[in-house]
Amino acid sequence: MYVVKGFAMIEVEMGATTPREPLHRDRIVAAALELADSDGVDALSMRNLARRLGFEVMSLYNHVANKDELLSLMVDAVAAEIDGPPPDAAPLAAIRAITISTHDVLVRHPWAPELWQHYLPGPARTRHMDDLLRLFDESGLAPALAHHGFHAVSNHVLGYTLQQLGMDMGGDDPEVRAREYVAGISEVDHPHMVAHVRQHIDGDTSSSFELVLDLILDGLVRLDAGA
Amino acid sequence: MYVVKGFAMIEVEMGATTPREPLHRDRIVAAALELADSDGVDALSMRNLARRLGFEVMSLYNHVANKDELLSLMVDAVAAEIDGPPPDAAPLAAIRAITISTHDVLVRHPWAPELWQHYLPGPARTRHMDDLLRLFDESGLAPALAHHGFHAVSNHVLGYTLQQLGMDMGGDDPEVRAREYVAGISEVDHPHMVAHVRQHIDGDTSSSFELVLDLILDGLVRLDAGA
DNA sequence: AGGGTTTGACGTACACTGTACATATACCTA
DNA sequence: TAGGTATATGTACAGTGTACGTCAAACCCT
Repeated sequence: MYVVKGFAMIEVEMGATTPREPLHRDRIVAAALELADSDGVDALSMRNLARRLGFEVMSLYNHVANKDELLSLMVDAVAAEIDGPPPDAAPLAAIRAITISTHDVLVRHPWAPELWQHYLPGPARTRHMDDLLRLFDESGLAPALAHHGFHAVSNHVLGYTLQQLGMDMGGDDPEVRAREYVAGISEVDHPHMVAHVRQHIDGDTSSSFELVLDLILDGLVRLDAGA
Repeated sequence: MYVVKGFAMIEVEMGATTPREPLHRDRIVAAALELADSDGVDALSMRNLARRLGFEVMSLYNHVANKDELLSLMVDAVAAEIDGPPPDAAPLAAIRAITISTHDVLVRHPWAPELWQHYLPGPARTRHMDDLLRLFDESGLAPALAHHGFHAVSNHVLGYTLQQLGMDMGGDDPEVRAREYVAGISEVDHPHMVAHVRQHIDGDTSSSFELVLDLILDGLVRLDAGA
């Protein structure tokens, strides 16, 4: 199969030619997502991406201003995967659901949390944030508390996911990394650290994501009631 | 001033030569910190760093395995700036103080939060984490709650700081960026988002860092008491 | 139908990155 | 004095993002 230059044809079967699917923004972003998901964001170079799509590098620049814009579009594509608020749920319950979905999505795209704050929100993330803010407004919390609550919840998702994924980053098995780490530090100097990592390795402490989320949400209501 | 090749001399004043300070790990890391603080972590290239130090690129590699190790050392140097626990404070108060100090330090080095989770903790960060874990152990909270509390607090610092610095990232004035962003979205589609950003621009909502921190800490003791 | 304009793909080229490798010199020890 | 070790330097290479110019195809308007 070869490419007729300048005409975007590929030869198929016995000489018959069909126009190959043209390059478009969405296809580029989708391919970039796949590549980042499977090989890591470090493996996402413009050349790499172009090769995977079957085009030359500079062709990408007809649809994307530069790599930064591409990354920004990728982040928004991830944001688009987040569930909207469940139709008939109380505001705080909806916030809870949205937040858990956000966490799920971010874990599916482990490269995304690092870039989450790096770019201005695109349409999908703007939509998502607006939903969340609306729910806080409708929650009955005092306006200032709603404002802080929005940040508290946002911080929690981002911070927790980054922390959770940080261990996976090295490429190796996270448990192996944890063991190597704990083997490299002195148990007499840092007994609590060693014990804590051992707990993680043994897996006898479940995920604290939802627990802390509820801690924050309950704390907000309680603060509001006390005021 | 010129460099006598292979002899590490610099000419000063009238031909007198003094041996220039030799290159050492700590000097390299310190210079890298300065460079990243002033010009951003993107401007930190090995060539750039070497030039600033007055050496050639490859000389750095006699003291640092590769750029990744350098970045990891930089993160730990930042961790070393965090205050230890105040000598005679109750555990939870000490946790509060440490956490606020962590936030201060991270803000001083805006490039650091992005790398915070990227590398295994070095000695300073290990020390810091061990302190924090010890304080949670001594806090009287149930072990499982202490475990979760440690993560909740860690997530909060990281998430909040990232969020706070995200706006500054673009290099431009964050207020200008915020205005541009809000000008680019539809107020009828996203009224809550627009209102929220306006609140930030007008600065009439104070930092929620300590508020949410207390929310978490208070929530932990309350959960513990209820159990 | 024909000519002008616009579009998208391609190729070349450049500055810059991290770093492997070889060399050269200084210092220390036997 | 000889030899090994540590450090600084120089050269070189593969890979990066992307500016710029070329060119054929597609579209549009007479």
